[in-house]
Amino acid sequence: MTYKIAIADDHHIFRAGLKSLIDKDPLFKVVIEASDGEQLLEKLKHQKCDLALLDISMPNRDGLSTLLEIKKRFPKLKVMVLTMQKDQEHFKHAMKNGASGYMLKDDAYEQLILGIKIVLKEKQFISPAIANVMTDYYVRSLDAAESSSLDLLTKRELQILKMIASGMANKNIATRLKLSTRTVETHRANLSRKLGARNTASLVKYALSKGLV
Amino acid sequence: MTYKIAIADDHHIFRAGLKSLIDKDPLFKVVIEASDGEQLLEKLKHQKCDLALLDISMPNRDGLSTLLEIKKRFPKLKVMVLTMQKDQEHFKHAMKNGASGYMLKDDAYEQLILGIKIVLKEKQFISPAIANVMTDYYVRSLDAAESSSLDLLTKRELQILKMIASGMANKNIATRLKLSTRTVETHRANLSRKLGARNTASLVKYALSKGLV
DNA sequence: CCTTTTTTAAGTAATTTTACTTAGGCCTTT
DNA sequence: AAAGGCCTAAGTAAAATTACTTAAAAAAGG
Repeated sequence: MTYKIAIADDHHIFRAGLKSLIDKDPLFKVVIEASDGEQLLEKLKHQKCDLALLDISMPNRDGLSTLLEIKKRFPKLKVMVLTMQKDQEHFKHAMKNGASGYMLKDDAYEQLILGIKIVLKEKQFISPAIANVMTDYYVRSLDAAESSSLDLLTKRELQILKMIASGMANKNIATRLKLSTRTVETHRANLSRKLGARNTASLVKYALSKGLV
Repeated sequence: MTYKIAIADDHHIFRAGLKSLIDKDPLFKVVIEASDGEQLLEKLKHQKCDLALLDISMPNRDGLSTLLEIKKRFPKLKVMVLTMQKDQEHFKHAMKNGASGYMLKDDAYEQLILGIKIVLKEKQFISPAIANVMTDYYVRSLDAAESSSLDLLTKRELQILKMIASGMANKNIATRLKLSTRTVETHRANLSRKLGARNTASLVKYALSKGLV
């Protein structure tokens, strides 16, 4: 059984080359070629497909808007975004709007074929190049908690800071930790001093920025 | 030119199978097999390699600790972690400790070969399966700002919420906006009511979670 | 033009947080 | 054993926030 593929991209030569590459694999057949999103949607009415390869920047209707419309009208059709855009914003929008995969035009050909196969198995496939961008962001953000100026806080202070940041009042914290309210106040004062915060808001802001809570 | 590969994994059969698969590709040759991290480090002294495939859970010295040691002693040696562990923690640690790639044992074989090739080109390769976990986290966290219940706040309330969240006291806000302190208090009270927050901490937490500030 | 919502403001009281200081007991390091 | 840091706790007073209510001017929307 062969899978039916649609290609939407405004550059003719790119489309032709891609089609030739994909058709090499006996598992796939390109049955739709479209030069913009509007055209793709029109052709999809008459020709069923399993997966669409969608460029982002296209005239008439761009890829992201097309993606949204596809997911509304043909929810079963998998969409693999295939673009030069490697920034957060485009990637984020694509994934939010229901893309099953996101690949870059300068990824390896084998990568694309593999990605298509994976996506057709109801899975997601993200280009490793994009994954790298994410990795940085991800590791950094998961990490913030452990690092930096939190070192100068004691265990107790850190614990109390977390509780403050999660919205607990001194009194609740005292009860929970079986301490006097005054002790919690002392800790809070020390926290404010150490972190240069004048009030609760600053403390919470700090704590959240470091990824506590 | 063929690349020299090291394998460290405590299961003999897995190692043998992997070696046979990799050696199929004329580009690669497995020159080291080790059943734990300590053994790998020992063998690396006598045999230069380009890339090591490293399992995480091994006796004597686990993969992550081995990774750290490798990066200290043989910084040029690429390390691809190859494990069953698909959780955040292991992945994060691996990437922090200098891994060039992270693949799952149930990824496709072609995927692994591709990953190795990419890593040897000084790039990172993250298993798409892991990328998916990241994607969720990533999209969710980049996203919070745009969505939801901020709709029910008025312009003024939103403005004041931002100022509160940035650490300003009511009095400062009043001065800045040329309002009475009491007015700001009213807005704050309404914010607390609308957002179900009992205190400043909760307000700030909410504001930051939505990406204001 | 009329209705609804928003913004402004304040009364009263209770509660909480800040600010600064002091201090004993405990644990760790030298 | 002494020194230093940490956790505990409290005194005192000023300042700020919370809670609930009322209300008028202004703006927005139909």
